[in-house]
Amino acid sequence: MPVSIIIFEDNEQLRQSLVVLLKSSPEYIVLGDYNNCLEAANIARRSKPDVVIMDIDLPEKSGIDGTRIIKETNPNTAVIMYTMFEDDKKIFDSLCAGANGYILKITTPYKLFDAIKEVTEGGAPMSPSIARRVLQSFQQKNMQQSYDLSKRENEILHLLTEGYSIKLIAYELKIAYETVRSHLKNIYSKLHVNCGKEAIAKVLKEKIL
Amino acid sequence: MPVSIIIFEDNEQLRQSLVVLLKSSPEYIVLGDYNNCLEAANIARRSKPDVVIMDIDLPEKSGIDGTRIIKETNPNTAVIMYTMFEDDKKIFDSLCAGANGYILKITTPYKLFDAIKEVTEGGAPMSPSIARRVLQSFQQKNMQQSYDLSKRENEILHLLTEGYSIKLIAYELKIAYETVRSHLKNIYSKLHVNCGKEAIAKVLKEKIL
DNA sequence: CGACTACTAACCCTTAAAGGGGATTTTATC
DNA sequence: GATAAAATCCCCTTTAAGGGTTAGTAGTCG
Repeated sequence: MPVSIIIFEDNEQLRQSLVVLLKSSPEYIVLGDYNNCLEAANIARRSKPDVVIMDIDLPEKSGIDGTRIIKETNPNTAVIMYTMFEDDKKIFDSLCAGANGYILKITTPYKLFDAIKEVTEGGAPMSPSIARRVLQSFQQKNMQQSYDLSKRENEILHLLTEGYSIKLIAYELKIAYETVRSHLKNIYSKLHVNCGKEAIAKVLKEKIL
Repeated sequence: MPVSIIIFEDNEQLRQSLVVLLKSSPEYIVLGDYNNCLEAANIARRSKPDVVIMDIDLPEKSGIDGTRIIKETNPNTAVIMYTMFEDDKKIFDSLCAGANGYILKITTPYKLFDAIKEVTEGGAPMSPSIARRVLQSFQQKNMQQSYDLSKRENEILHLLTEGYSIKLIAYELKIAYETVRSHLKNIYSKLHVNCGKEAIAKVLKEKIL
């Protein structure tokens, strides 16, 4: 059964080259090609493509917004970002929007064919430099040190992020309630926050990504 | 220039098969093979391999610990996890420990060869089902649904995780303080938590992983 | 030794948040 | 048009938390 594909790409030549290339193989059926994704919702609803190839830098509405719309309308459609950009924000916004793959245009179009194959098998095709960046986002957990917290402060902050109340922290560490409060005051001051909720939010947000 | 490789795998037959396979190609040099990673630090320091193939379920010290040690000792060594496990915790612990790839043993050993090639090019080879899970960790629209929060409740919970106080949330949404409190009561009840700090901790922890 | 930091602890006062009620209005949905 | 769900608002009471301040002890370092 051939793979049905829709292309969103505002560069006319590139888009038509892709269409011709894909049509030359019986494995693919191109259901449509567009130079913007203003109608992405309707297109996805009507065509239900297996795969969408999506440029990011589109006029009016970005390919990232388009991706979000398509995945909301039709979660089973796999979206492959196909773009020149490799800055972190575009990568992570795309993936958060639900993209299933991220291929750079500097690679040959044949890599795009591999990506289509991989994505239909449930994979997540990514250009090597993109995949490396994605992995790196799992590996940054060095923030505690940069705020120069003492051992005890780290301990208390950790319990705080587990949802412990001050009273519970005191009990857990076998120190007085007021001592915990003293530490918390110092922690808040070092983290430049004003309360425990902000501290928790800051720590958990910076730990991962 | 051939790729130098070290293997950690406690299944004798599998390990020796891999050694034989890799030695049959001039592209690879096997610097060593071990059935545990107790000496991982020394091995990495002495051999400085380009690539390590790492099983997870090793006796004494897990392959995840081994990966952490190797990456600390020798960050330029690429570590490929080669394992039967595909549960989320092992995947994410491995990646956080610094693994550069994650290949399932159910795939043929030839996929492992592709992975070695890809990882030496700076990529992040992953079996399709693993790559899909990694992507999912960026997406997380399951929380909102699974706890069945209303639109307003989601909005308020989001502001709460930004560190906003109840008063600020009320001001931001142009509704009364008591209204925000009503929503928060419902949110706490739905999330099975007792206060805002726990709610923030729960939301931010579950969003990623 | 004195200066410094981390850890500990306590005090007062104020504000924020939670827990428990109840009530009204809006908005979908059938 | 009835019903249910969501959103809105208000009361009172208790508890948790934050801000400010002070202070003793232990260990480190020049």
